[in-house]
Amino acid sequence: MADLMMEKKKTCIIVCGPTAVGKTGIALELAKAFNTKIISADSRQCYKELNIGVAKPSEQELASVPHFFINSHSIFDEINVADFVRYADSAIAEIFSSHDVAIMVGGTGLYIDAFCNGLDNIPEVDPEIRITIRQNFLKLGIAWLQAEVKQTDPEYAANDDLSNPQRMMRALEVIISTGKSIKAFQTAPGREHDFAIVRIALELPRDLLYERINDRVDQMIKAGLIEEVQGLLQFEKLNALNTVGYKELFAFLQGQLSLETSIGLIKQNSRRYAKRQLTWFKRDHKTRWFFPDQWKEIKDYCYKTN
RNA sequence: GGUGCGGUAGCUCAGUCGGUAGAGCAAAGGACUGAAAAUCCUUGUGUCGCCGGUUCGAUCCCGGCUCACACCA
Repeated sequence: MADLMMEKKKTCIIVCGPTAVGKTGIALELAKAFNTKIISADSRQCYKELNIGVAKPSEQELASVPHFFINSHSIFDEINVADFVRYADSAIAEIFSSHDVAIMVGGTGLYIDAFCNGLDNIPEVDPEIRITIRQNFLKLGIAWLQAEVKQTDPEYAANDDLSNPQRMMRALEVIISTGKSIKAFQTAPGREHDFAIVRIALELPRDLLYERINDRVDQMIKAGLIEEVQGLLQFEKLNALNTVGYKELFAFLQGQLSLETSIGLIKQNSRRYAKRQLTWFKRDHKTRWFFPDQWKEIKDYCYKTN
């Protein structure tokens, strides 16, 4: 009994921040400092077929520290937040079976928040329903979706965005599948963990971050991104390939854009992505922000709170 | 040197029959619960090139200057 009471509390250190800010390097340092493993929270690096364009850690880096949710899935799998949470839960249990600290790092805000705070308990939706709704939307357009949502889920229609097809389709599939409005499930019950969570975020002055993003895109092109995308051309329609760096080069390879325009768009879309990430991460007030060159401060903060 | 056409938001341009101006793009801010690198929402003050003239009032009309482009020499 006394031993149990005295047992050191486990800690998950979460490193987030915009793309290209330097998360990978900090996470590797932390993993080495605490002699532990990393769970990636990145909705694209989990796909083994995507490499250069998603800025995966290098082979050497992956070999130096064990990683979860990197190269763990295929673009043919339909990975979503719920899959991530299940995967991360099992990964962290595995890490805590032999370590006191786990590192989670990534730029997918939704995944991180879902892991920390939990998802509402919405029953699984029949894939047939989902496919039918999607096909109808593609055929009949957003007006059909809006009419459908207003009729079947007035509660959603009254409170939520009627311009966002994705969210309307989700609301529709839930009410058709369960008979209840998605609003009825969105109770945000919260989530209890038997470990502590320390959240840190990395930032840089905006112009510097944008410069890094632009430079990294040029490096990706030099490293052979066009060839990588060429090899994936036939899978263009998969959700995993609705990804910055890939969709713009599909357009180039199909003759719709010049290479120069396409690369410019990758840079622009990456910058916009970074801005959305910052908006997301700024929302959590328990997150402590650092510049990526403050390694000493970061380490001290993680040791102190651990 | 001459002629023509221009100079208005970061960029491309519209416009005001004289009452100090607005689109697209860029950009910024925001939302976000099973597609999230996704999807969506909001936001437009700028010596209207410079100097002067006419006018109650000029970004608009007139004169000069200047810059850019085109053509002619």
